[in-house]
Amino acid sequence: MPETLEVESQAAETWTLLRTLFGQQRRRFLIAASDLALHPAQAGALVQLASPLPMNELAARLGCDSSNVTGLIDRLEARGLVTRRSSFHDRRVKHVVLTDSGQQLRERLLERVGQPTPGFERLSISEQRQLATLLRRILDDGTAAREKRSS
Amino acid sequence: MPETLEVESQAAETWTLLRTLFGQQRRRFLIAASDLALHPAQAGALVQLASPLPMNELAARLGCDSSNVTGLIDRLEARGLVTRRSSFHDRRVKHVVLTDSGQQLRERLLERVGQPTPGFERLSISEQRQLATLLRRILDDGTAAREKRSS
DNA sequence: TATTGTTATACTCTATAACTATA
DNA sequence: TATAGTTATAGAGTATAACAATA
Repeated sequence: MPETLEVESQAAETWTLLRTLFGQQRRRFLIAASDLALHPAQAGALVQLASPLPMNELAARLGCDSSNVTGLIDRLEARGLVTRRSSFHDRRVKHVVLTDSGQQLRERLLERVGQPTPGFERLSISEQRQLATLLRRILDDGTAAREKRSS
Repeated sequence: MPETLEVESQAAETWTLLRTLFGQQRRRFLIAASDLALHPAQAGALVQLASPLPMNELAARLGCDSSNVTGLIDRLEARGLVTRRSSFHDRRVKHVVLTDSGQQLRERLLERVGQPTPGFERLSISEQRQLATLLRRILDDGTAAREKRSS
């Protein structure tokens, strides 16, 4: 088998396995959100709010238009889960902040989706380390390379 | 550090990396769907329809109620992307089948989300194989173990 | 002028419950 | 009696375009 073909088929196979895991995790997420009376988008917003975020940034992370975030946050605010806080530096910007109640709900959500998927425990510590190393290589945003180029 | 703590923190770290990759892939998916004028749920349905599926099964895979799938498929059908085909064996069951047009759109979608995420190519073939092996251990549904127990 | 967030609009998604047809 | 799919309903998500306030 020519090397380029081998590269492609191995990549395809591995990526399919990852996508299977994605799908499994997505279903876990939807069930957890439903159990906590959250719509998927609301649950997604809660997950992102580890620290306060501008509406802007939240929209980017959720992959949707910022006009949606207005209504999304309106409803979370009506339920007492978040508040809006205007920025001192730029009065156009509003930061979304979790309330205590929102913090608690976020933790309950993360207890479920933040925990490794069932099956993960079959990996030994050294296998988990191996996996982490591989994932970091995929996720590496190339900061070092950019720094090198700009110098 | 006690071993149980070490296991937990290594697992937490590795799982966080996987979740980062999930989030990245989710955003890729949403952008691809939007570019093809598909709502996320419609795109999700198309991805599942590698082969015809009962409405039932589709709802399970999408993690939503089957009443939603009725409307979802109605709209895809109105756009000529799928058809309903009654089952011979059980006349209650309807299979959702892609039309040629639906097949083509599905392929365009998979060209984008079915391809490995940017950064994946940084792994060598042997690293990709390593990753595949680790993922298979996580995903293994324990068929062998069950067969062993039932014997 | 450009950017942040909001509003208005139209359409789609989502869960629940009640319903029909079939098993 | 149970199951597959549909319908009705109410509330939420989504993109687009137009708008106000601020930079």
